[in-house]
Amino acid sequence: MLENLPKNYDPKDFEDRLYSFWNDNGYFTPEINKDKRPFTIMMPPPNVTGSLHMGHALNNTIQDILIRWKRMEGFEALWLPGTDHASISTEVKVVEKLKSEGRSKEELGREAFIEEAWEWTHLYGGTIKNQLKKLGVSCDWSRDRFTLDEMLSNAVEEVFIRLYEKDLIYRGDRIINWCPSCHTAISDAEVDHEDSHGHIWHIKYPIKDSNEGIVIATTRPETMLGDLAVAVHPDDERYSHLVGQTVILPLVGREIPIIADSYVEMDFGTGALKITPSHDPNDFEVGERHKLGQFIVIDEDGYINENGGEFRGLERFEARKIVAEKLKEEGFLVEVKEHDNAVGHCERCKTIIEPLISKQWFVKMEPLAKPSLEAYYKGELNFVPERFGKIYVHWLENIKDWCISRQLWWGHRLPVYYCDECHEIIVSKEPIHHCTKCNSDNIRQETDTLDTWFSSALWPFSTLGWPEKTEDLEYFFPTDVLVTGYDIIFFWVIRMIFSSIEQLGEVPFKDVFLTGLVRDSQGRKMSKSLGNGIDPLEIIEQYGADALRFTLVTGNTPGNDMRFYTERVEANRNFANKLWNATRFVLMNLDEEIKEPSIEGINLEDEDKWILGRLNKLKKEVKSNLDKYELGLAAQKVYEFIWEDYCDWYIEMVKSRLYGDNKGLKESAQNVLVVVLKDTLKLLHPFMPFITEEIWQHLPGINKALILEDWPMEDSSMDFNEAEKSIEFIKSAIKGIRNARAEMNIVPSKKASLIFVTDNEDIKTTVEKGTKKFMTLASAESISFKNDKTSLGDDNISVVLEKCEVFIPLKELIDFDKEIERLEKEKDKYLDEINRVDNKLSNEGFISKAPAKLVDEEKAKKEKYTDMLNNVLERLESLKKA
RNA sequence: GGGUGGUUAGUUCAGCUGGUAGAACGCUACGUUGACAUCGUAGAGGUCGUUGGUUCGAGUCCAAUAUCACCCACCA
Repeated sequence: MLENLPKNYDPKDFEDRLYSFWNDNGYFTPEINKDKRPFTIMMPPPNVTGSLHMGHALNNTIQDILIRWKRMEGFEALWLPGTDHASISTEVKVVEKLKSEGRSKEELGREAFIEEAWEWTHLYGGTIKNQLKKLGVSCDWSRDRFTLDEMLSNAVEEVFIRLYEKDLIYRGDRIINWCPSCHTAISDAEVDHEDSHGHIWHIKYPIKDSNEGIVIATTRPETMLGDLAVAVHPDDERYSHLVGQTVILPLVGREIPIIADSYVEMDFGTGALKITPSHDPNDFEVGERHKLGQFIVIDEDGYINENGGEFRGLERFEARKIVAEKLKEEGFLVEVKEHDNAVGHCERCKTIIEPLISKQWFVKMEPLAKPSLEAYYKGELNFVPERFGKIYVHWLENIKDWCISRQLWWGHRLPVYYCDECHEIIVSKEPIHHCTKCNSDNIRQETDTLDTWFSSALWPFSTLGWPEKTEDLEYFFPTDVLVTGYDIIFFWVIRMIFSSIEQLGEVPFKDVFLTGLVRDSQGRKMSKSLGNGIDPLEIIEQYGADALRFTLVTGNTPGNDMRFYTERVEANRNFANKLWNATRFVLMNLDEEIKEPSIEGINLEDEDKWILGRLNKLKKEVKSNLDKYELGLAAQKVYEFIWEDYCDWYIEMVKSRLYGDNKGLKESAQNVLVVVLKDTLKLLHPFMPFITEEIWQHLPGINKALILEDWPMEDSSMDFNEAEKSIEFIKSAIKGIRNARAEMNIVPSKKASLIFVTDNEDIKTTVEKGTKKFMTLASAESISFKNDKTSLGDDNISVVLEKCEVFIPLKELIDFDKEIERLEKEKDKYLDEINRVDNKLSNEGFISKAPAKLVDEEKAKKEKYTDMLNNVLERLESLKKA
């Protein structure tokens, strides 16, 4: 066994091997077993052509921890992986690729373009899956899904048709966000608003048959070409006499009315607002109210169209400049001011959005939002952390209809057919060749595809075969928890919830665990353009997946952003190395005849009971933390247990037994060492799956893989209070002795005689039992006892403990000043403590209102510290006399 | 204009239901004892952004304020 564990931990030796071992044996694939409970997580599908970044690494690590833990707890744990076709972003990439080859989407035509996109998908798709495997994700690859799979596409069409038939999907001419670069409509959620420096122009519109004019304010003078009215507030006395009159639009000469509408803010700008229904969402609504009609002046490429008269053909920002200049020349421009406002940008390509009137498909949101809100209020949804619930509510309460049609080719084509004879609209999964109404064969299919989030919204059930009543769907749905970044609550989380409620009548998951963003060490968002992204694969290559996983899950808290420090990965790699070497130690000192290590029928020493008690407490706490999604706290506790309790203390305390010649003591130590290590590996496994599995398989008495083991449960028979107390006393005595010796610059290797001065029998017994420990851990040469210290001379170091004092005689001349200095420090420490306790105890309110237990504790502390202080004072007095 | 989060050791962050402030990294001193120098032992370092309030007691609850970050939003 031992020869298989090299001296240094090198994850590259086994991570890939173990991943294949698990995966090839089908350990990631659950069975449909009605006698066991399922636990399901749907992996947020990464973009099929994407590559792994730290955000993926973070949320997949969290999912893997949860799924491995639940699997060990005995659930049939399904973690379903997959990828997303990511319509717009993939299409943009393929278009770019074509462009670099001197080709274009248009010249290729739809079918050939989709071929190209599939090729691209096959070429770059799947790399992210291999990258995920490096991380150790235990997801069920036999159920791997892709949003454009036949099964999932079927679900998409089914939902579309159902919603259409319920009048929850409609088609209409509405003002939408148009990206002139991607050449498609996008939804509100896909628009990023960024503050930008700009100007506000005050323009005077002359009033017909009058010398008067009305001054309007605008940030987009070029849109005046499409003005259909000037609006003022109904209560605005400055303008009330003008309402109903006509204005002559400068430059173009068109006549438009002055209307009153309460949308106008009287105290902003001039209080008069130009209305351009075709190019501004608010103006659109005003236009609807006043039946102004439409007048489109900007086309889908962002150029002024034929309605723009002499400005026709100008690019929109060029037009802005020229229109403004022209207005100035002709004397209509009153003033130009600096002005900041939020401008909408395409989330994908950063182009400034152009609001346009366009015929698009929409999902009617209000009827869908309502049940989603109710589900939340009924407590069917639980956000971790809770505060995201508010964001969910706010969005749903202010929701607008969802524009789902995209003028793209890569994606799910709408199952919609138009009859050009009778203008019937037919929705159908099957291709339609004859109109169902007039039987004409003058039929064409809608060319638009669906928003990529339309298919992702169905992910929790489309992946399980819905609308078919599959066994998978029956058993694994609804899922248990969704783990994703808070940045896609609006895009994805909410849409999954309302889709699931609408189609299946229940929420798709109960818990929503939201992770923060992983930032660079300076707190900046990692991005390609900044070039500050840290590649998870490089980190894995250098430090191993376990170290990366541990880093991502500790030291941060759900929903909060974290900074990524390579130094932390290094520290966690060191932790893995520590565990590795602790195991080597255990195996090195394990007798061959111990085949099935166990603590059954074994005489446990105090230190054994102590470590078993600590382990038991750890099991309890880890379980409690995991139940509350406090993964970082759980991981931290396992870390501390291994490094401090197990390595620094237990192993050190047990060495004298292992090296000694008492066979019984030796064997019991060997058994306890292995038993504790095994349970610890189980507890650590979800966090560090590779190293724990590797070590596990080198231990004796193993009959199955760690990944399949049972989760260790708390056992109250493993609490040993007395033993714990004695070991804690011994620990504090050893620390005190080491401390004093270090302060006095006594070389650690130099052995010392220890004289314990105490009249407390329990302490005497404890110390006697712990003699070996003092020998090895406190470099003791001998141990003796005295009932009082009167006979002891001055050339000693004195270590004050509770109910006990330890004297260390010095062979050389003691540096009295230094010892006095050290004891003075001790004295101050106890004085501070006593002072603090006194303050509390002399507080009438504390005595009467604090719990009695607490008051007693404080009284006991006072007694203890006073006692210790007195010892220090006596010692000081004695030294000062000498 | 609304809303949320952060502000705790030199740095990055934990700190669950209020009861003597923790970790990691870094730093200082010492140490090649037969698991580990990817290590060990000991140590230094914090009036928990500010001001009030509730309480016997507040990093922890409440209010205000400063500052940074983010999200939402139709003031042209």
